[in-house]
Amino acid sequence: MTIYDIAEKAGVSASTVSRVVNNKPGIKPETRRKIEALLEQYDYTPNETARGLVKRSSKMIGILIADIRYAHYMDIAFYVEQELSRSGYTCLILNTGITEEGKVNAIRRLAQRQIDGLMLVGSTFQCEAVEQALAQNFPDIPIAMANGYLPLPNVKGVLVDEYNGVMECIKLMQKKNHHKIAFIIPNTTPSNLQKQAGFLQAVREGKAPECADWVYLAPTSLEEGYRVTRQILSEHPDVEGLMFCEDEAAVSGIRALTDAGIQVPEQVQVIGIDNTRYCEICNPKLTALDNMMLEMSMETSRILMESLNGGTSPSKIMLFSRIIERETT
Amino acid sequence: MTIYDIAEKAGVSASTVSRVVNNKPGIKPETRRKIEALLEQYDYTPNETARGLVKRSSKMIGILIADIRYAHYMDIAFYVEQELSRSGYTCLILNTGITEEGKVNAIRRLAQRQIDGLMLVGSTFQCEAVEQALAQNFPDIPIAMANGYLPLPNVKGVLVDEYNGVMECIKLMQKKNHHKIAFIIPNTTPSNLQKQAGFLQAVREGKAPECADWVYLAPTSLEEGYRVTRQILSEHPDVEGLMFCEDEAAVSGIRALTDAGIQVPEQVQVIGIDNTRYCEICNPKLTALDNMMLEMSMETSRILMESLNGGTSPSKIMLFSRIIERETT
DNA sequence: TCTCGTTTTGCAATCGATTGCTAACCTGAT
DNA sequence: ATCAGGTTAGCAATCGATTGCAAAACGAGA
Repeated sequence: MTIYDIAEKAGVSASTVSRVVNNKPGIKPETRRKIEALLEQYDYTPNETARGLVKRSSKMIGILIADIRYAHYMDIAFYVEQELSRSGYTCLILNTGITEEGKVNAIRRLAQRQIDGLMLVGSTFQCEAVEQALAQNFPDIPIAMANGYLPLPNVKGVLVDEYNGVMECIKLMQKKNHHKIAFIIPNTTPSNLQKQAGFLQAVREGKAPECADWVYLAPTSLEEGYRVTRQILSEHPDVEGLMFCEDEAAVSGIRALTDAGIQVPEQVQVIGIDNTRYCEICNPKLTALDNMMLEMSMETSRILMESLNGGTSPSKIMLFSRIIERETT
Repeated sequence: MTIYDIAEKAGVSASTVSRVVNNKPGIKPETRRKIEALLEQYDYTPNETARGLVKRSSKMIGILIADIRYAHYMDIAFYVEQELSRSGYTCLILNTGITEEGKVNAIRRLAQRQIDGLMLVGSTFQCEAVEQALAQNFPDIPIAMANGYLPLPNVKGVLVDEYNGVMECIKLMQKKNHHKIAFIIPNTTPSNLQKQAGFLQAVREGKAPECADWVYLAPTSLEEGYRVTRQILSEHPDVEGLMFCEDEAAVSGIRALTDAGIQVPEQVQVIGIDNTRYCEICNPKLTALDNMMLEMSMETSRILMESLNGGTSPSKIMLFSRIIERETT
């Protein structure tokens, strides 16, 4: 059912039908009613492809996520999709992987599709290569970044103050007289480097500044969390606290500790970051730094919507994280 | 950069450029090289919207999921997106919610977008309303269902034999002399009703047929899992096994049991379904029925791809689940 | 009844590609 | 030099909408 079919049945031209469909003025009420009846009767829905061609907009939003399986990102994807679809947008979700190549490729693929807006989820997008690719392929459309920022005129970013967040976590452990703390980072995204800086600052100001060297790398996974915890235990049997940059490794870190007969939190405290559902599932329940993913989702989709509607908002929004104390501290 | 811009710079017509872009024959090698150089130089990428209009295909696949946050579905979404994007397809992922209205709406929204194929994830799509909406809006394009099936000529489905899977689970507990078993179902999707049938069958054949009445409803969530477990304990203090239809509730069921001072698995065994990562995180680790989500994802995207390429495959594929024994049985 | 000003409507171009058909161009053979 | 035959390239229509501009229809006042 095209606009022409309807036009023919109504005995008018396609332009008239188009105007009715789009609720434009200047149509005789009677004609409008007649066409509306036909539209209803034949269950007409406009072809968004054709419409997109002339309007140079597609009512589609691209969402780039390194890996949607990471529980944390998934919530953002879900929320954003809900929010945007309410305004008639459809979401193109692409998993880019973590390589720069993957990310740039995804951007190029989206460039073919007249998207109206773009959302980047995760700080891994905060890099030179992505910045260039965006400047080249999307100089005009609104772009919103969740947990990241790039200095381009059309980019807005929502960030969490993880530096201070992690610092507070370390201080929490120190307050309970645990000073020998190891820091476990899954990778060196800008966001994680911020966290590390917070850790270093707190530890240097504390009573066991030698811990500044206790930085370990363990990719996000249960296996790695277990492995790195055992490694830390063997290298520093006197460790009193583990600060993980995400929950998944933290959760199996707890398991590694209890398996080794170590009391949590009496002997070793554990804190994760993200405050995912894993925290409530493990035993003892994991204390975690909540980095405000829900708020971030809301803010990010809000500023994206705002930009899409031509509104203005600050190009950088900072949220503050908070510690959710459970049973591991 | 459009095909016309390139044509002008090359001093040829747009048709010629189009033929080069699409690698069609009948172009003088010299001309082809010249145009290819220009294409490269100006970083031309075809406008998929325009292309979609004339080709009546968009290289887009719709993916309908009730709620992507459910860990289980997320893996499917991830895998399918990966697989399809490799063949140049872009995925439109919509969260439909669980209401029929939401599902039908999502279908109508996709109908505006010339999608080339459709994937439905989850057995909730196996219902009258969806069947009708599909028949009306997508009578032609290939449709693949993960964990579901509808008797339409263009629909293929991949299913898991959950009936026998659950039956085996119950038998596993019975073998260890636990006969008084409660069954917890999050909702009454076709898939869950299958599971329930398996439970009833096993229990009626067993030594405590009165358990056929021990069927409880608890939506997927940690809170509900905890709540329903306490309820079961109070109504049937002699319970010896809990069979959950998914892992999330199961995991907090374990917690409720240990909180109540009950030994798992010595006094009460627990089994979940889905075999998500939660199983490895809780303590003790959860025994679960693996319903082959990865295989299902692979099969579903495989049959969708096959249909897209005009190939044929059986319209119904059955997979067999298997039990992953851990520490709760 | 005629004119003028407003409403309504339609024509035709446009968005960026694809493609059947035709026209122009070569090449070599006569 | 001419012509048949195959190559190569361009014209123009098409996909399904939108929209500026002009034309038609209408209504009211003279």
